[in-house]
Amino acid sequence: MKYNFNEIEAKWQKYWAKNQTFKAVNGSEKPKYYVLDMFPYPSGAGLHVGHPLGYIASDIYARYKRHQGFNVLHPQGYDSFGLPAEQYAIQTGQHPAITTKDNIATYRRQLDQIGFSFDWSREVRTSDPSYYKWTQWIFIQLFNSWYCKHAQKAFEIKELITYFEETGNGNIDAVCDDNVEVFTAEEWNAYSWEKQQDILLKYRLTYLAETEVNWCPALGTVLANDEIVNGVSERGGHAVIRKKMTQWSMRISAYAERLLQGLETIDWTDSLKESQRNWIGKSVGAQVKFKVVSNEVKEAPELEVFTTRPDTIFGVSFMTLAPEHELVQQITTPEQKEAVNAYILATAKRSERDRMADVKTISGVFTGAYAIHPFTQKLIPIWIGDYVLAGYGTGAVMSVPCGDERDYAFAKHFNIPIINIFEGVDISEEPFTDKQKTVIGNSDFLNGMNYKKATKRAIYELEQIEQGEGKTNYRLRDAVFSRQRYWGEPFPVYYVKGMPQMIDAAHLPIKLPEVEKYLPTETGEPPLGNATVWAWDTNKNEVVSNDLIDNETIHPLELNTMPGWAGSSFYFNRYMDPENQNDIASKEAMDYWKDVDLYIGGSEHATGHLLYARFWQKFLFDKGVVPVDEFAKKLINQGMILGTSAFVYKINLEFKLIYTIKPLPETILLNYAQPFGKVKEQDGSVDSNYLVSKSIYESYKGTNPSIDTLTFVFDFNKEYWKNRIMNQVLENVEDKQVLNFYDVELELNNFNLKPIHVKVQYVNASDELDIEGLKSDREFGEDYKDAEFILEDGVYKVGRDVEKMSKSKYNVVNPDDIVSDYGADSLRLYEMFLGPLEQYKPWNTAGITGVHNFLKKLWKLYADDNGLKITDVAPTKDNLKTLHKTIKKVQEDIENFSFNTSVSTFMIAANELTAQKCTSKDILEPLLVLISPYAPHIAEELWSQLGNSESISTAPFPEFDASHLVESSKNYPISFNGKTRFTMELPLDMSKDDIEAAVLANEKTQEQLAGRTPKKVIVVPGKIVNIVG
RNA sequence: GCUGAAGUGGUGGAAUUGGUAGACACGUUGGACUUAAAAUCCAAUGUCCAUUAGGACGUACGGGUUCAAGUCCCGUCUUCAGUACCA
Repeated sequence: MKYNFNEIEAKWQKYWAKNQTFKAVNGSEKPKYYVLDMFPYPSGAGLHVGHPLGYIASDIYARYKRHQGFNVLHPQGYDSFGLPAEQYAIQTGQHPAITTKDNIATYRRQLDQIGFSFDWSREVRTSDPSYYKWTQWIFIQLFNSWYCKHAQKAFEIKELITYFEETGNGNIDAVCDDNVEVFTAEEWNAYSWEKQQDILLKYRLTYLAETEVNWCPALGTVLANDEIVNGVSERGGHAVIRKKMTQWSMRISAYAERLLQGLETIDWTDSLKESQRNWIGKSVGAQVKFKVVSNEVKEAPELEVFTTRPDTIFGVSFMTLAPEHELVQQITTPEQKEAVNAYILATAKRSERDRMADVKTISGVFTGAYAIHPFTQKLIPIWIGDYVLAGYGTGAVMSVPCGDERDYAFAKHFNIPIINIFEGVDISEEPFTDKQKTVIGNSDFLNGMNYKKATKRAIYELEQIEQGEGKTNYRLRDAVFSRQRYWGEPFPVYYVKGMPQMIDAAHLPIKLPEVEKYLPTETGEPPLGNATVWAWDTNKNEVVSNDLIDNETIHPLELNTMPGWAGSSFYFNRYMDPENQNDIASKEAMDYWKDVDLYIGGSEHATGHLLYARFWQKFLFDKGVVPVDEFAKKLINQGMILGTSAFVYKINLEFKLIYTIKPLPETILLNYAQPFGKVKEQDGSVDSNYLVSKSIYESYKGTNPSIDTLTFVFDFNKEYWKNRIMNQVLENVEDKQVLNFYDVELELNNFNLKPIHVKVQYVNASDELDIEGLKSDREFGEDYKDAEFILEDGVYKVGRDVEKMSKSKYNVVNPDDIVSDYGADSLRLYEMFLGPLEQYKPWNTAGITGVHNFLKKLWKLYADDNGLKITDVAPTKDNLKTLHKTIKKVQEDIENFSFNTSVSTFMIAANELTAQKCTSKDILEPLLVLISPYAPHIAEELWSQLGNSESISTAPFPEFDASHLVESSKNYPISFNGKTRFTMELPLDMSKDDIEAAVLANEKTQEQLAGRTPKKVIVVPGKIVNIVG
């Protein structure tokens, strides 16, 4: 009986599919456990070995939990709306739905052959109307909701309307736009319908607003902040400009505080939580109003600033406004007007990127105006400076140079006085920014107070004189929710008199219309503008032809679509009950599954998907749709698998031909106006077609060898090259006869070795290149057919380097190849064996023989050429010790997500049991359950060979019995001054004194001491003996 | 700059609360089997010195705590990731 992995794996994959082995049951008696992977975008390239890493880890965990008796939900699906399919559609005209369907089929085939225990009956696809019906439904709920700051919760917009009708908006504590006017109930009721709708938009949790967006002309769409990297689009690297557009936005800022607080309740990685905290960017402080004195304005305006240090209010020596601040034009004095305008112009010209890159240059201009200090009544000069950002806080700062780095630098640069308000601190060289050690002085009623007390008091005093109040600011901005794309969820929105209206949820889904072209229209509208059947009939409640639009009963539909993160923000809830027609999932299903127990995915989603999904979850929780307000208890980021690229090294030669010319006939003399005997140089550059092996590359790289040493590198024929280059020169001369070379010398002008990527498939475990394989490659064979490979020790060694896996680097390894050569179990084990899950690590196919050999060895423990070798013989002490040692370690490892070390543990177990010649069923049967989560196919096969008729997947995990690991003696390391010199076998129950006596009596101890008397003997029973002296 | 993670043989990586550094693999070398190759099995494999016995040095670098430090403390350097004047 041989280990025929291909046969076994196909057999069990078929068995699992047929028997629905991994189907999760809603409402089982068993405790639930929900293991989720971030679902993939099905790209056209298919999977490479890096993609399944997280899926293998989560699969091991899911299978382990089944052995532990849990009812495990482990679903998979596709985030199938997205740009690549649309771009492909633009290029080829093929409908993205078809591309997507094909890609999904490839993904499914690839995933299936790795043997995942997914419950495929629950698969979701975000681009499926039966799924995006719910994305649209949630959008409608958001539109119909507002957020009450007081209750910290979302409520129905109807309640808000009632409130407006009865009391106006004067006392409402709601999250809304900054520019909402105050109105009474009478005023509200008198407003036109349009006006009311317009006001309500300022309160809705998703709203339409003119926003400055990141417009990418090349992609024809708006990008979210996190879709821009270094000022260019993340996808494609195109330029991005700021542009005003009417867009749907999500009022995520309403949830800023809860998103921040919620982080305390979830077990996510610290680095991820930290990124979210930074992104939310909470700062607590005060909003302070300063009166402005200005000759230019009759009624003195007020300048509002936000500060986190109200305790330092007596240290204010100037104010700084962002150049874009609206007060700037009002308050600037005529004398300063010119300078101020010049400065504003200069900063406006500087691009966003310049401003970011150039942080050190201090610039600013005095406006000529002054503000009045609320307590001292002293005049404070008002400056403008581009270190103050218009978009944060109020766009204005009270500058306290003694306590802030930038204010200090600004004050020093412009010679503005610096007031010291800290007791016992020297600020002549640098500001004092340590809040904790702060003792305020020189500050009237704040004197002697620490940061905390002074802050509280300052806010209190400001409130008394009505010139300020405590305030918390967040950096988190509302999220733009419109995309000018075809392949995304359509909005369930039509427009009446320019005002957005929601389609009744009963008529969902609103399906994507067919279009001829997937590009924006000629008038610059999004691709849906190409649709001819894209109007809403409010009588029939269906989508009808645009020709029928009468703006009475038939209205135009929204042309934007939703962004990529819409569909992924609640999918984890849909898996709980994916077929449900009436709800995202039934209440029973949600109450049973509640939340994700373990979520595995990449850290690149830290501030995108993972923040938006938390936001929607909290909203749905407020609406009573979901039972918990955090969707994932624990989250692990898997690292990336990198490729190990392979290089060959091509010699590039640049020759210099030095020749002396005889006198030439007159016609030519014009061209070669050189006297007889003059040396002329002619360069010749040659692509050599010689490829050198790695060590030759290393010894010649960067050197400048002479032409004669080249012969040592390879079979270099100087005469041949000389002639070749001379012919090259001659080709440039019209009449060949007239040229007579008198003396010619060839020299090497430049020599370099160029590394070239080659396909990693042609490299073996010893980094040797399969030259014949490369030459017969379908894609690149031509390039190398005539190449001369210069070997070292009879072989060609390639250079290696770790890089991101990518097609262009020819280091992509396809799991299909690995599965057919070594099997899915080997692939699964090897991906885990590579190293810790969260770490970035290189893939090197050569190493897979290690785990593959282990599986073969494991198989041999159970079966040989004569069939099964298992017996009912009682296990030996050693057998039991090996088994229980393994149980303990593997269980600990799985629970700590340390999958790499358990693979080692299995190897050790197999090595030991082989050495022990173990055939005992009592040992080998439980061992299979231990291995089953990692290598499920071989485990199922041997399990059934042992006579089990049920799948191994729900067999109970073996119980650890510590009694088998109890030892009677220990091989003590005996060290002298901390250095281990020898070991000694001693009973574990021996007393400290007896151990000391036994060790000192040993002749080796005496040898080591060489007559010296030990000063001290440290005995740690069961661990070590250390002799000092 | 700030935040977070990391730095151990030729390579991937092990090492519980400080207690025999380098488990387990890959690679390399030698050997067995074979006409040969593959496969398989056995042995060696951190560096240096030494014929051996043995010794010295070794976890990025420099200090420190300790009987004992990869592990704890202080400082420095490097790499990767995130972030960008947030008042």
